[in-house]
Amino acid sequence: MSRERQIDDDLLENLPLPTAAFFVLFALAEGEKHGYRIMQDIRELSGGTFSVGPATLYTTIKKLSDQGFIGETTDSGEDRRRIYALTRTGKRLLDAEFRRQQQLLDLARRKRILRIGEQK
Amino acid sequence: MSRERQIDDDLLENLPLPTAAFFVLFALAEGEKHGYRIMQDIRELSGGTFSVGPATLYTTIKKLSDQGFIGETTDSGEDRRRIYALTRTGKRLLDAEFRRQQQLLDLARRKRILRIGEQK
DNA sequence: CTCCTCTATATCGGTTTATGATATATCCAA
DNA sequence: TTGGATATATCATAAACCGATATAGAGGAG
Repeated sequence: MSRERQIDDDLLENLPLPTAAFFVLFALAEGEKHGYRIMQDIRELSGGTFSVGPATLYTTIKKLSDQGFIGETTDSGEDRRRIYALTRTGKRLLDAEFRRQQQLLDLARRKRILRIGEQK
Repeated sequence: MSRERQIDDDLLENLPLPTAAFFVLFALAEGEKHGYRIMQDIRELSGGTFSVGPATLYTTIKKLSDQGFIGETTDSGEDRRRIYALTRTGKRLLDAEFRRQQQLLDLARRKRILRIGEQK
């Protein structure tokens, strides 16, 4: 349990996630995907209000991959596509980011700054 | 109402907010404050996990001020402090950002990606 | 067959955002 | 009187973001 704590503390240093990184992890949380698909799904996830272009996408993928938060599936093989998936740590990171965001929203409600969604 | 819509559409282009801008607006939503106080309160709001230094703070304040999302209170007078407050538009912007975040969290729950806080 | 669009990955050049360090000055308490 | 907290500000640099462009395969329209 203190080991779990330690890992979470390490993750905490990566929060708040950069927007692009957050969305890439979010998209991959639905299942493994290739880059172009991630790009499309981010547009959909955000309701069309947000999108990443190839420059942001592939540099973000590179970084997340180097950090060990996502990994390329080994079975890619013949295809020109490169399939990515969340690692265990990547899942935890995304979860920590979600919790961080929710805590802030809850705080905003307690402070009466945000007045929507107060139904217990 | 279509006028309200239009204004919201303008605000939408500013989302997602940069992290520092989000926290400055959040801090000011509690009431008018001077820069240094905003800095302290951001640390507190984030539970100590996030903080902005003077460089980020004052450049962010400058930008938000130029954009008309915050304003300097005219009555500052003698003091060396410069007091800032949210403008009407600034309030709306923060609210739009909160709603954007909450919608994503709700979506994550519907997709069973996020499994906390599901109590209706 | 050729052209166009979509898929798919990648990088270049430049802007925006973030940050540690430093500077300046006031205030107060040890 | 010195040292820490308050308070604002900028410099130089790094991280994040993004439009444009490049390359290439795949599929359909004319």
